[in-house]
Amino acid sequence: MINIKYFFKFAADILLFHGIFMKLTNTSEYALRILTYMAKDPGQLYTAKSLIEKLKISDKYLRRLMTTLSKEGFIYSIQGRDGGYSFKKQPNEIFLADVVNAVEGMDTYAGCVLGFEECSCENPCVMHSTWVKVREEFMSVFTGKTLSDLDFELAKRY
Amino acid sequence: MINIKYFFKFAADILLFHGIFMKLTNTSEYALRILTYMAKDPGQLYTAKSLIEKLKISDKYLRRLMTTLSKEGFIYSIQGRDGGYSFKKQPNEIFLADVVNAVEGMDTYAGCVLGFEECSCENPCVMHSTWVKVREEFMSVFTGKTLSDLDFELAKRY
DNA sequence: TATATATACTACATATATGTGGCAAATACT
DNA sequence: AGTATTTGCCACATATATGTAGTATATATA
Ligand code: SF4
Ligand code: SF4
Repeated sequence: MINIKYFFKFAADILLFHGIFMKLTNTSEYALRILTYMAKDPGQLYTAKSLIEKLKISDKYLRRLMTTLSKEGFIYSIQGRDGGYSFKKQPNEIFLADVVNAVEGMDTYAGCVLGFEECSCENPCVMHSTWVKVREEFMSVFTGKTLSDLDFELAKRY
Repeated sequence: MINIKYFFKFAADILLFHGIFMKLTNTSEYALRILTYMAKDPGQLYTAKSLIEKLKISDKYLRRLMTTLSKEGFIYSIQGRDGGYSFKKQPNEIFLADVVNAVEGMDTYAGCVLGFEECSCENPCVMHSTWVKVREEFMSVFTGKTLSDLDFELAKRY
């Protein structure tokens, strides 16, 4: 017999943790979605217009972001008629960490889960021992995976 | 022989991922720091003043947050002289997820890492297969650990 | 050179999170 | 009752992220 009250509590937790914390800023999301989408067919030249239509990202915001990604050296931008964007760095040389680092001010994120600036195993907060494993899993994905390591066969959306 | 350029790149990644993404909002941080600090000695009555001094959190912001935590049923608030806050729910009944859920609008977080609203294994994004494991580790900590499950012996800071 | 089609840039507009000031209300003590 | 101490509330101030408008610049083609 299922206790309805706790079922809903549990369901709410699942919904909550499906997203909470694990969600990047819009800007990082956009950057990753754009670059992973481009990485599916890395040789192509992509116009802002085509990316906007495909990825449903706000026009001017995407364009600004593309300029950032260009200045950061991930892509070329070709101005004028028949212009667009294509990879400068190879997708297998672009780590997920690099992308996020490029579009967000790294200095914004000085601390860990509980916001302390100077953290170490020698000066731990109360969550440290429970948190370390998650943090390392997380780090290994974002520092270890490149744009070309992702599962393009599986993906049904960008 | 160490390649200096890559050493610095690596160091930057470590710094980056020490914080990035894994950092909660200030509000959630505060809530967790306050409640974990109180959970170290759960029977005590804590004044806002003492919490502000100990945890270095902005006066009015902390007070507002305490009212929220009170309304959400985690703590009692006792007004007037000799007033303060103490636990209403037992710390071992308060999951980390509950705290974050209470102080942040859950509706803000509708999606997962790439921001999609309707996600499932049947409709995955390009990161899904690499991301699922991290997400589950993460979920198990926040839905599985209560305030009293944390390592109070180890902790040197709140 | 004129035109169509691109990206680049700057400034402003809006939304949200975070922080602050001032005063009201509650309670214990004298 | 009066005072000191404490929480509660509301409105505004500030910082940051996000989104929008308008214009300038670059390039291929006719
Ligand atoms: S979990 Fe560890 S690294 Fe993160 S804030 Fe706490 S002490 Fe610092
Ligand atoms: S990783 Fe999976 S659950 Fe997360 S956004 Fe991608 S498809 Fe959705």
